[in-house]
Amino acid sequence: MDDTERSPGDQEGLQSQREDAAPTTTIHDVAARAGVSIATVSRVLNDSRPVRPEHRMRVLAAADELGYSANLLGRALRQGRSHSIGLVVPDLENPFFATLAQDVSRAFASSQIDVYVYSADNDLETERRAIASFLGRRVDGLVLIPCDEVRSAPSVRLASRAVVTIQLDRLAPSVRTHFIGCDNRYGMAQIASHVRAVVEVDPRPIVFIGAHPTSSSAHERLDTFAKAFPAARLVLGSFDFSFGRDAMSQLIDEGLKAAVVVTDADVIALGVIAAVHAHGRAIPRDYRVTGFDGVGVTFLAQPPLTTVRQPVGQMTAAIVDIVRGAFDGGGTRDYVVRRFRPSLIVRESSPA
Amino acid sequence: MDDTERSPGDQEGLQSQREDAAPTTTIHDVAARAGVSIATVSRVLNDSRPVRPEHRMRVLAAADELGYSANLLGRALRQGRSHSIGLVVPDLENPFFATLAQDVSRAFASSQIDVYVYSADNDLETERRAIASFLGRRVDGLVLIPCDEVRSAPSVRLASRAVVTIQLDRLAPSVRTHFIGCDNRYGMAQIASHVRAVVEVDPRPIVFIGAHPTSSSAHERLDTFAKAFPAARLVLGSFDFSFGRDAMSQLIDEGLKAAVVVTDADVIALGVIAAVHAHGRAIPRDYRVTGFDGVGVTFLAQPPLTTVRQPVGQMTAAIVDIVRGAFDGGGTRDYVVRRFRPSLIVRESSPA
DNA sequence: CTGAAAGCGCTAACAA
DNA sequence: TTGTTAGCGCTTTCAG
Repeated sequence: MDDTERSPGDQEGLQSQREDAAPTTTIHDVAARAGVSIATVSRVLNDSRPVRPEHRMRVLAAADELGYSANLLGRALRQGRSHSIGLVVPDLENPFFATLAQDVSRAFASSQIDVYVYSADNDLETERRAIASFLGRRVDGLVLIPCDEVRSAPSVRLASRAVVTIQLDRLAPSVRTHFIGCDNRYGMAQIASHVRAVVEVDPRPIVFIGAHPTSSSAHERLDTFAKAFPAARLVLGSFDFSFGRDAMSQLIDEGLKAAVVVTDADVIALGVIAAVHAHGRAIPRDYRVTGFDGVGVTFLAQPPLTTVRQPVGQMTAAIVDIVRGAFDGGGTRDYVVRRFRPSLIVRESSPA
Repeated sequence: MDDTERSPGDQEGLQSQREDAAPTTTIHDVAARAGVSIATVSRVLNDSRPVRPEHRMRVLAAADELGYSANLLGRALRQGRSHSIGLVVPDLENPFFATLAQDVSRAFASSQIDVYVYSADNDLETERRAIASFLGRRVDGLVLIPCDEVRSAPSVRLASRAVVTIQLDRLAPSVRTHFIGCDNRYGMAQIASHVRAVVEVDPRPIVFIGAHPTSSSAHERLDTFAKAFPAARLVLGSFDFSFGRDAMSQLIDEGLKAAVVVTDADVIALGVIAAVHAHGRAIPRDYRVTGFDGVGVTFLAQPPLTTVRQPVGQMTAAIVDIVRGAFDGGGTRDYVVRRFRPSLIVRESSPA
């Protein structure tokens, strides 16, 4: 265990006894108390059918007095739907996914649909389990950010056969589902032309620090970059801060004095920036740095990060539309595939 | 809608038709195919009782061929437990909560318990809904980070009466539940002595930029600070980056030339740092800055942030223990209340 | 407008 | 070791 996390002096204590668990009240209790049948109670509570006003009052009163709240398992089992959707993210520590999760949640807040978030912890088996558990609980829809372009496919396919499934941000292309994401090639092309313009007047080596192309987004971004700059050095790792820091640190140690450092995620860029500062070098004087995503943490960078921003608001709105459509329209429909164009934001980490 | 988010050129398209939804297979289908009763199928799948090996094989084969997976709603309804817990966080964009969510998820990954995360979006009504929906779905436990020290109490109480409930990080003190958090007073006292030592040799005004004391953590931190420095200026807002930036920006505009800026969260400190840089001033030369939490984003700060680190690993382990204990021990037990001591980490944003 | 009753899918008691 | 059956809590026909 990490030594810095030890805290021998933590206060510890036990408080009073647990109150006895309240017996769960069911629709039968309410019915009995109101002097009506359980059917009437159900009708009042869902107002699914007209009920004599007097009965309605009595039911409402009884439910209130007993502190009744419906068992959603019973309801879901009967109805075959759960009024909920599942969102499986690779990782909640990545602020881009955290923001996506927050925004998806918020987008559904006004509807009757609960959004549950499950972190796959960047692990295929955990991802499989997350999807299976959501399906087993009969969610009405699934929004997935697949960990791996290829190896997540079986789980995604399983989902797609059972329920409205939307792949978000990342795509396992072998499975037909809805897809909402960003036009990564366009975004990286924007970065590339920025870089090209920049080295024109101020020549320096170009390096790419990004994630291994095992997710579709990393794949597309890397691909576009490599086509634009075939001679550039590529350093590949994972979508997190410490990879960016370590990779950049090593490049500097190896003697890289100046460069344009292109990354494929803001978190990586933030790591790069930290490494540059740790080595006492300056941005953009010695190293120019660009990010990708433009969400949340971008604002934290010092200096402010040149990046490409994904229109998250539009993306989540599109998701709501699809889910709504699946509920209303219901039947056989076409798959929605939308790639929103991100927009280049030039800031001080790599000025024009 | 934010103009920067428009992307008129986004690609849009519809793909092939949805494959017909596979009919959900039940335990009956498996039983029929294997030529046994549904009870035997259940017993094999849960191995809850010995089953003749030959039958076991046939059941497994049938389940596999049919792609059967159990309906967890039926199981949960029958068993009265769902093998899941709910985690309600105020906000997923706050990296501290996101990290907490990630760590809690990871801590339960090795158990049979699924962790579902619900964002309350810093809204009391959404928080109430999150708790009610988890209870309605009969989660076996609830981990809550209450939005508000006082106004979250009714929802927390509701939870505590139905299910093992653990308040995490923030406490609604009027409700008796388990509590896992950090010793905020101790942590802020650490900061205070650091600040005191610092101004001794290098006198400058002390200001506090932190959240309104509506959550217990903000309350305790502010309280401790205010007792230590009764004359210090207090600027109060919310636990987010933009509040920190705006507050600091205004202080600088008002003419604050130098200061020790104490915050009660790293996210706020990051905002403060951004504002300082935006005004062309330097840290720690002009302004010293301290944070609180020491999780995730701390590393992003430039210069590295002096802060107080919460032992998140220990905290999540304690949560697992409580939940496990509640399942095994079951009956009436005392409440666990633990406040882990955070540890001061002195870095360049306010060196010793 | 209302109640009786069926049944969603599952597990567990009970009987064989 | 196995099958039959009751029933978890709910909604929704179907009769009245």
